[in-house]
Amino acid sequence: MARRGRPAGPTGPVLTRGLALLAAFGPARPAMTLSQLARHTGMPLSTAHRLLGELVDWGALERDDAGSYRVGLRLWELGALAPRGQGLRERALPFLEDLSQITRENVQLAVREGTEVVFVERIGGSGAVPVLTRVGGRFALTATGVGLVLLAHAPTEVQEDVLGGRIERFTARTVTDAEQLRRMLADVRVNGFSISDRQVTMDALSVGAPIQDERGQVVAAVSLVVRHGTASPHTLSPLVRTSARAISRALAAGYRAG
Amino acid sequence: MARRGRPAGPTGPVLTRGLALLAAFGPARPAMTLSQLARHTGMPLSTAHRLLGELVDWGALERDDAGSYRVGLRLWELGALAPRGQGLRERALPFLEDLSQITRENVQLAVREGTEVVFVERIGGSGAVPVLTRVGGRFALTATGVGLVLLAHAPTEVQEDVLGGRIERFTARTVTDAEQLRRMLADVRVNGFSISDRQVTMDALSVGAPIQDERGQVVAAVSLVVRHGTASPHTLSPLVRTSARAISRALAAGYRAG
DNA sequence: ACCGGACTTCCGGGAAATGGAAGGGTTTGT
DNA sequence: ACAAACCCTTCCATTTCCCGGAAGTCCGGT
Repeated sequence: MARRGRPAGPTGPVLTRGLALLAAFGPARPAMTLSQLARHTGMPLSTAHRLLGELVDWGALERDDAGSYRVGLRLWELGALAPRGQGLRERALPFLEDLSQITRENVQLAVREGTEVVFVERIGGSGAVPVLTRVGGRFALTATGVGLVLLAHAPTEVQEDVLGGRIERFTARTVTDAEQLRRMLADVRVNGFSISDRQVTMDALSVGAPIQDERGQVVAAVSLVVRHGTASPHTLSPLVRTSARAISRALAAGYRAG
Repeated sequence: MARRGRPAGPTGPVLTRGLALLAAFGPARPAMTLSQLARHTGMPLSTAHRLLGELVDWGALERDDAGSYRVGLRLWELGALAPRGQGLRERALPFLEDLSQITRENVQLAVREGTEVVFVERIGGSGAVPVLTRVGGRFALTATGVGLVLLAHAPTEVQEDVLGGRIERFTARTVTDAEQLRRMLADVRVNGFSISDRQVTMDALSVGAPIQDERGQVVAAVSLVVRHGTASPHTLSPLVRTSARAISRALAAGYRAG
């Protein structure tokens, strides 16, 4: 006998399931087929198919020649309106380019989202140390220069959450002891800059500084990433701090203007 | 007697209604309150409230201090995965910067979405002519340098759709005659570049050239925007064309590599 | 020709979405 | 000081619209 109709059982809010399909995309998986998406979200093929159809009609997703789903231009347009994404990026870019041209090193701009760092911009590239990060990518708060700055100025609740949980190790020098990290964060608050010495890769060192909004809240962080042994953190920190302050001022001016 | 419950009447797919809320955002309205969103989408306050709650929980939207809704970082992260958005942008950026530094003029990068141009990048700024466009913004295909290039290489169906419809006028020199535009598009295909002479504003002129993917399909366009009278289109076109070709090659190389 | 895999369409039952009403908070005007 | 106007949030009885198994289609491989 042909079983038809919904076979009972809670499914969850509809919009949330649609968003779950979008959430399946990431730097590691920028393009996926129907079956891959259904597998990742755990929904039946026909359900995924119908929801994906709606997302494509709207322009959130596009299908390439092979039939795979990719993120659509419409979603990029929306993303460009995010104040902490493109907005921050555009205001800070001239200053980041200055810093990159003066030092000839990698410059990174990042914000905190929950208990992770999200990289908003990364320039410098060619001659400098290769870095693991990617624009739009995420990383642990505990290891990078930008991460330490953002963690040091995060709400206590977030700090406890991060320090209380498992702290990921990347190299032999990654600090994974909660007490030692607590002391480092205190230093960051006192000094106004952070140092991550070979905590992410053994050949790189980064120095970060906080960017504040017009009310003094830390909303982002800049960092310089250099090859280990090239320069001392203490010659880099004034440059990074100066740049961070210039960006802070530009943000405040922007708020007043528009 | 207290009327309770859904009062009947077709409403439309749920996911679509959620997306309609996102669609209300745009360059002109980057932040909106609950009531504004409800008004724009035509849905009841309580419905908008519930759907917005889901979108905020997921991270698509964020609420600022005033309680207004803004586009969230999560959506920006997703947008960064769009091949025709951030992907194109990042590959092309070095070449655009070269072109901008050599000419000291505005450089624009754009793609076609339906019957409009979407600007993906715009650099040069300081000393150059102020331009109306914005990264992530849209414009008519018929007036700008990039638009003429993209229209000239669009499917016949799209061309007929645009030329058959109402052609928007921006200045006294905007070409709004379909036959004249058809001749201009033929020239663009023959010459390999487009000229928009004071068609958008009376003080600016732009020269555009096509960017092709590895199969020779025109997927984007670059343009130089200069003050009228500063330089002749024919001295600019070799620069723009060379830059466009370099970007085309970089795209093809990128496809082969990753 | 047969098989395995991926994609698309169909449609009846019932879970999940809907939106009027009520309540609380804040600002504006008299 | 009071009221009026506005905005936001929560509640819940009533259906509507979504769900997903099954069947159909279209590949490329053996």
